[in-house]
Amino acid sequence: MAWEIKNDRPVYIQLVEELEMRILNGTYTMGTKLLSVRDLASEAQVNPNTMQKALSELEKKGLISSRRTSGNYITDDEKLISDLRTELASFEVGTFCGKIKKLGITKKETIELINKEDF
Amino acid sequence: MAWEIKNDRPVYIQLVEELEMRILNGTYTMGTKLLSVRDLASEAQVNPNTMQKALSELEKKGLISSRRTSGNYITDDEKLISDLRTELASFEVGTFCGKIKKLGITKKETIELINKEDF
DNA sequence: ATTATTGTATTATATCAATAATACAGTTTT
DNA sequence: AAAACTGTATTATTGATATAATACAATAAT
Repeated sequence: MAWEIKNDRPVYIQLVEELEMRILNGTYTMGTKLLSVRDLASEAQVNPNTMQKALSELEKKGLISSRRTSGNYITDDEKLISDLRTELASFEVGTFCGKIKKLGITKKETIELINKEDF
Repeated sequence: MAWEIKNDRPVYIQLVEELEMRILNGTYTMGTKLLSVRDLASEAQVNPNTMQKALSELEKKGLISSRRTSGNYITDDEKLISDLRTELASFEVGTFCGKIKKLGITKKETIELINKEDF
């Protein structure tokens, strides 16, 4: 699995975003156990402390729950995941449209550009 | 003019982005003189050194040219502005579509969401 | 029972970013 | 001529982030 960490923003923030994305899009299955902090850190080529910080953030959001000596587990709260996915999508659409609008590009042009994209 | 500086990313980067946006969308007119470093800093409620750093970045991109004792001037290179505007739009579309696709949202859904937006 | 693995906490160091407070030389402005 | 304003440079301090190197108690695995 690709961990594309750049150095333009705090690493732990990027880890939170990537982990959240994987939970919301189903890459990580609901209710299952996550790799250990150390293994995740190794996989992402990041310091364990930094990965730990990211996991703490995810626990605050309720997306994972940690059991001290067993591991971190993905939430099985289907509605939470669904809601957060919708919320994130809305946020991205809003942010994107705000920038595009500010650039003076019309809605029509925007949709044409998106139609050229591959997905 | 609104300067919405958050603390989630380096301030000088956000200043570069805002200034570039204003040049590309015509808020700042080609060939005209900018406010002084100190006045811009005051307007954005930012330290002059931070604003200066942002202006240096803009000069590297060729969007402004500084005349030592007179002030900073917006470029009058129409093609440069037009090209950078197109480039930025493409970048934003690509970034946005990448995230949306990764979230598992279809192109059709995406366009429906955009059509609900106001612009 | 012993060993390995778990999340978690602590301490230290290094770097980047932001701000503050000046300073200076060269125009403009008055 | 004097004063104000220009970009630019310097030095110092503070805070956030990243990494490193351990450590520990509790549990799981052997």
